[in-house]
Amino acid sequence: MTVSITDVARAAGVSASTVSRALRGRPGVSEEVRAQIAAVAAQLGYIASRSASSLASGRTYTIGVVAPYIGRWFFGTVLDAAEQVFSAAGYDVLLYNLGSPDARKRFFTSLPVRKRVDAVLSLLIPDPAETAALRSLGVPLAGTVGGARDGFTVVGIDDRAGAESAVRHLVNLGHRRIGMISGASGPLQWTTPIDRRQAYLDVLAEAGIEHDPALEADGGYTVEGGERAMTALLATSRPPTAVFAQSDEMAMGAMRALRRHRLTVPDDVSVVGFDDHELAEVVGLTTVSQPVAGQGAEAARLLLRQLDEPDAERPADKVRMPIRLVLRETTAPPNPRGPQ
Amino acid sequence: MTVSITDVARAAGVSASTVSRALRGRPGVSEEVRAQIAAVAAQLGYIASRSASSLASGRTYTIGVVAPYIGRWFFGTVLDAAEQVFSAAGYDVLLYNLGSPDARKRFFTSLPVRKRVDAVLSLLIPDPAETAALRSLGVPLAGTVGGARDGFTVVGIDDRAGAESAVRHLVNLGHRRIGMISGASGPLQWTTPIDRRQAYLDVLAEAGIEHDPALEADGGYTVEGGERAMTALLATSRPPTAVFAQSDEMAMGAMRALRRHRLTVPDDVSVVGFDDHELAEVVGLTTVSQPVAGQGAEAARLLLRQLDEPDAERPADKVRMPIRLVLRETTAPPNPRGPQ
DNA sequence: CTGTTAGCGCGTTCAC
DNA sequence: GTGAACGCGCTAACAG
Repeated sequence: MTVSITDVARAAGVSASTVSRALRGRPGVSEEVRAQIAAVAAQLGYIASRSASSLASGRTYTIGVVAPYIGRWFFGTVLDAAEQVFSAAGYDVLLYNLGSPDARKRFFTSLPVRKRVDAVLSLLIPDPAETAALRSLGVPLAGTVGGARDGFTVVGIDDRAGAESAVRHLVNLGHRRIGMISGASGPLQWTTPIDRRQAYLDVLAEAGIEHDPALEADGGYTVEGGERAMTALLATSRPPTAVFAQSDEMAMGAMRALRRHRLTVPDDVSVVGFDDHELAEVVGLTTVSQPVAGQGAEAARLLLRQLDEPDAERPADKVRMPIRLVLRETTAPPNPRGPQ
Repeated sequence: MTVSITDVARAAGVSASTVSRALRGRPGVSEEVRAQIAAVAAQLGYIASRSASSLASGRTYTIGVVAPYIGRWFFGTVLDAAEQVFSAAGYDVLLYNLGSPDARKRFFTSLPVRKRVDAVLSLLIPDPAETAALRSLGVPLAGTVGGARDGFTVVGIDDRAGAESAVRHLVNLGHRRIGMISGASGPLQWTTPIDRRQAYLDVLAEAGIEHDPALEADGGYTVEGGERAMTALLATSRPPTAVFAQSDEMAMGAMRALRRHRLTVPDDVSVVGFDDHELAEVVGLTTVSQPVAGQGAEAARLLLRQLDEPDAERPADKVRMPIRLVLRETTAPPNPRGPQ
């Protein structure tokens, strides 16, 4: 039924080893035999079985991609870009969607990628224990989003600089009561929310603004979370006149909450996001732009390079992509009549 | 270095086949031996090689998922849901992102999933030739989005009914010049845009409104495309007072174009979308809601069922999920002073 | 219940 | 330049 290498060998009147050599472009086969074998193989519709070939050679031509929340714009976009790079290079992608703690645990305990992939790309840098598990696979590792990790090539941005530019923008407009919507309580342990928060604290301090813990709320990196967080901030005794949301999705949730409270953006409250979501321009959101697809593609390329040149020195542990503040319509000086 | 089944067998003082049986929960192993083997395997950190196991058994415990544009909200969400179902059932997912014609061609000519997957889920029903290629794999097939295909279990919605409810809503509000932004020119051949367009034509006819081809524009299912399409519609001699966009992303693009033209939604122009994108509520978009994650999960479940009960009759060729019109703030009666 | 014997389909030595 | 033999790690069929 399914045609194997011996079928091709028989049909071409050669041995299986010659077919193997010919089809993979290895030396030691005369050009005419090679051409003839290629023709026969094409005609028979022969395709080498990956299982058999990786069992024999140890190479799988498959990359394991570990991603949290593929459905979110950010990770979906990173994944899309990375997959394109991999498949263009002839690699297949084994996808592991590790959003829930359950799925995460299942993955890291059974490690289904073992002996199945040539390398692993993690779209969110895993915690130390998980990192160790991945390292035990003995394959090249790369990642996006998060701090540096031993054994990992990570592509990211300068989160502190990005967040600083956002908060500083609000300070420069004259805001003094600046709230922050963060994603601190996520199930995952990563440095991004920490770095962005530190930048927020630093800029406030540098501007001589006293930090008010009541002005911080958790939005869990979702639209709904952002909405809840903003609602909570508005319920405080002295609501902020401006808000820095650690992601555009949370910023959009905040905008929804504000609208529901009949507050106008930016007249009553200014909002800055982070990411430059594809719909940020639609809602006129001022935000910190970062190359999202670019990070996925770059991480994929760096991983492939390690595969191609195993002896070459590992790329720098941490590659930084450029960011920039994009001014749109959700930020303005504070309203002299006050937020209410 | 890497521990194999014989290592476990030796350490446990049994044969390799017993280890295999024990670890996979097959009958014919005493409970105490099974427990002892499990302990030894765990202690050694043994995990069966998928390549070897699928080579020997023919089963791969892997599902091939073919998706266009993973980065888009719709497909990302469908993929996310499907992956969760698969991985919860112990299956891995091989992802093929077939957005570009190039990637598509590469995939369907070399068919890298051959001998590598137990089943295939296509998030967008492929064209007839591609369908035939998939059928040649000889594995169960399922899909979302698109018309019925022989050999395919497809989960979808009633596109005509959905589009009809959207356009009829505009008609009922009193609109007579109703534009449509479609996604006709995509590289893919699928029935969705055709069905939605037909519904648009039907409702116009039923309302006694003459169809004006100048009121149709292509938005390619993207935000930018929607913006361009709306801009084109506004440039016509008699612009529409309402627009039906075949996707929320195009609707949001249209809203951006309107805002740039200093036109107000819905006072100057009403807009209806399709999908109920996660951000539709943020921008107050009236739209046709469909269970996006639900379709992915359902298609995945139907596929798994075929795998579990190969002899059972195939599920209905076409499963229809419910839809409903969600009224928000982008639609209103036409402005008596006219659109300009 | 358990061990032995054969492959699964291919890549990789070796010989020639 | 080409073929024969072996092994990758595992599962399945057959003995016992």
